[in-house]
Amino acid sequence: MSVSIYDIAKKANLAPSTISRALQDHPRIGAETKMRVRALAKEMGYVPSTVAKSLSTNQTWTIGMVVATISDPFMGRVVEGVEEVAMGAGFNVFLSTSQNNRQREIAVIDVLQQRRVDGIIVVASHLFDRYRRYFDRIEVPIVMIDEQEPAGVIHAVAVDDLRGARLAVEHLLGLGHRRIGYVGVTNRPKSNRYRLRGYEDALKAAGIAPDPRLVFTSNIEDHAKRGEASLEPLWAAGATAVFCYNDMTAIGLLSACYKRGLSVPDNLSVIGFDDIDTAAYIIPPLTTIHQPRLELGRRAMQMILDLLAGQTPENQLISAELVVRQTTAGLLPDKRR
Amino acid sequence: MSVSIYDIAKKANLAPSTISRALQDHPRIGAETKMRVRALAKEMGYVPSTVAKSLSTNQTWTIGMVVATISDPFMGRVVEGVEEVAMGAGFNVFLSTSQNNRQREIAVIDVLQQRRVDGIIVVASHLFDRYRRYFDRIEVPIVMIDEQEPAGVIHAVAVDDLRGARLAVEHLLGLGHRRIGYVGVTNRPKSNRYRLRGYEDALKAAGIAPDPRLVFTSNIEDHAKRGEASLEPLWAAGATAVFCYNDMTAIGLLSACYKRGLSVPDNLSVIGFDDIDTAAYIIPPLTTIHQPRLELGRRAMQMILDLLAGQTPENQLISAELVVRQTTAGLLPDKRR
DNA sequence: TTGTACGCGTTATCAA
DNA sequence: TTGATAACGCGTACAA
Repeated sequence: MSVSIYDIAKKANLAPSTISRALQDHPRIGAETKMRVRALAKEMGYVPSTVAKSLSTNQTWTIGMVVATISDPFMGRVVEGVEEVAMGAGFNVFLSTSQNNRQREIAVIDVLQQRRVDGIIVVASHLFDRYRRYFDRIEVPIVMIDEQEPAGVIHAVAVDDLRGARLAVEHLLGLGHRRIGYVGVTNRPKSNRYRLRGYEDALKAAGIAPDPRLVFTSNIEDHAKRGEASLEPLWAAGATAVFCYNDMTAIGLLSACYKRGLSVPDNLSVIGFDDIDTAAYIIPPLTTIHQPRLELGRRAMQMILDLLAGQTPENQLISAELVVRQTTAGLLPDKRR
Repeated sequence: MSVSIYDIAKKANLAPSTISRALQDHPRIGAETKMRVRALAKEMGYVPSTVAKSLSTNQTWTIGMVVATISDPFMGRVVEGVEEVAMGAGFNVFLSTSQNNRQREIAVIDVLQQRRVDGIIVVASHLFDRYRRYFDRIEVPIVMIDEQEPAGVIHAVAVDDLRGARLAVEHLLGLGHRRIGYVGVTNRPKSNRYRLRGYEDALKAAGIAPDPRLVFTSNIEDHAKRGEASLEPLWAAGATAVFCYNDMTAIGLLSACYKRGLSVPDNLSVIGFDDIDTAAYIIPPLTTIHQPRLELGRRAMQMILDLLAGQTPENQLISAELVVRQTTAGLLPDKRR
């Protein structure tokens, strides 16, 4: 075992509680003993046990974060934002993955409760829709990222997918496109629904009836592969522009265009969603909808902190922004084929 | 507070220790009481406290992982690999970032010790070189990822940077290139040194004297930006091919070529390192050195498990592989300019 | 200012 | 098979 305050107490001929006080910034302690104890502690290689502290104070200074997968370029910065303010506040974060699996998400959240985390942050939960009651029973503060319609005890910070999608499609519309495709995803039902709706809303507002043949949805897990697979059907359906669920999907689509000898944006305009780090470096640079990912993470953690402080923070819906780069251009009808 | 085994004991008219046994798969417990207690526990909404268990057993079923930054596309899969086998073995992982800062890495490792993690995994440590003794004092098992020359009590799993770099440069050499550039990085001193050495070794083996003007190193943090910045000096130095520290750097370089109207690979061959997910989708698809990132994480965590089981696992040096795609091609002297 | 004693929720060692 | 009781390492109310 490692050295405890008891060991120090013995060596210093003091009571354990005195050691405890000396090590904290407790007011009721002599300046001299404080010094002496601290020196002794360092000398003995004392490392305070957060575990014991947690048991006695009923606080773990720990939060749990559950994401579908970490290797999604979208997640990296979100996690980073969380970690940044968590560490700043003296918290550590348990990172776990749900792999887009409901049972696993439940299991993971269960484990976090056993670990007595002080708060939980869930990104793109697969549970919220169907198991709303499940969350009501959980006692620790929960903040969801990507939940646009929180209800009950759930707190959330999200980017406005609906408006973001509208922005994207309106941009395409403004360029003169009328046959605009959408590449969706099934394993992110929530945000996919909103982005699809935003796409449809924008079309309708422009007096265009949505054409089902222009919507490509598949259960291919890999975003890029799905993007690749979408080219043929969409192109066959006469699309002149495509709005993709996210940047990786767009990148896959771009790659398919390249292989097929189609020029972007001359033959086809492509717009993504997320604005991942590589988006600006893709060739040609990707036009996309920017999500403040770092900020998303920061605010979620800040919300946990507020909740812990007894406040009742308001849910936040951050707006996304259009970033025009070079994969979208005006419609040139003659360039098709 | 939540319900404890004491609460259950009271309600069941049993001793707390009996409850404890009933909840575990303890042999010395009646089948009937076991059932009864478990049912009661579920009914009362009992959630076992890992904190208390940890204090009593001196095991936290927790490991700490420290990385420079999570938003590096290289890290994602490594973390995923760790998390995967950790979860499989009933462990949770604390993820923390060092931001390429020595002091912070020390602070982070310190906190992990206070939390009594059962093991620590450090990716690309900035400490190992100078503070070797620091690690000798740490009692929990430590496994380093990316440490090619582990020493002392340090265990490690790494990809062979030296050979990987040689592979890359030999590929370029085989294509007929003689003036090959290298884009390095300062904030990853370790692997950068190995890759640079591999680059030089390959050149020397081919009878080419390394030319300092062909080595571009800068302290620009952002990999892609650094790649972009490298084009002018390298091109001016007459490079016909460039080996980049990693894929993001290569992507930045590609982007700069595109903006400048240079064609890859016709005017310049480019090769990266890592084989990140987007590498295959970049235009043109990036030739690179493949690192088995998921495997790196898995093996590191497995090593921790072995260490915990009292075994003495051997350090592992995994070999990297060349993946030829379309950013490298034979030298065509006339195409320069 | 310092010491005593107890609680936090478990596991583990003895007895019964 | 079950029950009492001591640990685990720390914070803290209360007493000295």
